[in-house]
Amino acid sequence: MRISEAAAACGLSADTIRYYEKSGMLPEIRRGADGHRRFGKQDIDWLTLLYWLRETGMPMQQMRRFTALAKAGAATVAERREILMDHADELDRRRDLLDRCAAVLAVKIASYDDGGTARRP
Amino acid sequence: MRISEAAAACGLSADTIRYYEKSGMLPEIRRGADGHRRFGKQDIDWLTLLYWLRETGMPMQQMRRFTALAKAGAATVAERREILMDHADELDRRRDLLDRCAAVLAVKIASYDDGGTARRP
DNA sequence: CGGTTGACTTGGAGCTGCTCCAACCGGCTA
DNA sequence: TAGCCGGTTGGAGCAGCTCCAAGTCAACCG
Repeated sequence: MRISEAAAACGLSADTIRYYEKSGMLPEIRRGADGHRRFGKQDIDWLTLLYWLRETGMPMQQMRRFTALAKAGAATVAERREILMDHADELDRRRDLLDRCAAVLAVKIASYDDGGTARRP
Repeated sequence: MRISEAAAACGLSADTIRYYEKSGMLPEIRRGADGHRRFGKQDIDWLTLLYWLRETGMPMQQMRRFTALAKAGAATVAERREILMDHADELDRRRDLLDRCAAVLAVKIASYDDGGTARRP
C-alpha cells in the first residue's frame, strides 16, 4: 500500500503519517525500490489505533512511549495495557466535560429563548 | 476583581485571559487607576462561558464571532443562539467519537488480556 | 525614608501537533 | 521527448496557548 492509500484507510492524512514516522510514532515502514513507503496490514492497524488515540486527545509523548513499548516486544504488554486503560479513564473524564458543557449551553440557550420576558441581572 | 482572582473563578489562566482579551474575545475590561484589569461579575460569567466553549473545542474564530455579536447588542441574540446550538451538536459528535474510541480500546485491551492464548494474526 | 516583596503590566519567544508548500525524482503514457 | 502522477525531503506557517524578562506601582518593614 502507498501512503495515500494508507491515509485513506486509517483516517490520518499522508502529511500526518510522515510526521508521525519522523516523530517516532510508527514501527519501521518498509520502502519499495523507488524509495516510497509501503504499508502492510499491521501498519494500517497501527495507524488506525493512533488515529483514534489522537482523535480523542492522547498527547504525542504518550503515543511515542506506546510505540516504543510495542517495538520492545511482548514483555511490555502490561505497560501498554495500562496506557490504554489510562486513556479509557481519560475518555470518561472528557465525556463528563462534554455533558457539563452541554448543560451550560442548555441554560444559556434557554436564557436566549425566554424572549426577554425574564429579568436578567 | 484582579486577574488572578478572575482566573481562579473562571478556570482559565491569567495568561489565557490576557491572550483572549488581545484576541478580541472579551468585552471591554475596565482598568483601575494603577492600570490593572478589574473584572466584574458579568466579565466572570463571560470568561466562564468561554472556558466551557474552549474546553470542549470551540475554535477561537467562532468565539471571536460570538463576542462580536454580543458586543453588537440584543439584536444578535438569534445568531448567538445558533452558534451555541451548533456547538451543542458538535458536542454530540464528540461524545460519539469518545464512545467509538472506547470500543476500540476495549477490543485492544481484551486482546492484551487474553494472555496470549488467542492466535493473533 | 529607603528597600524589599508581590501582584500586576507589556512584548515576545517557545511549544505542540499538525498542515501546506517548494523543489525534486522516477515511472508511465502518448 | 514531454508531460503527468505519485511520491520524496526540508522547512515555513498556523492555532492556541504558555512562559519569561523587564518594568511599574502599592504596600509594608525597619
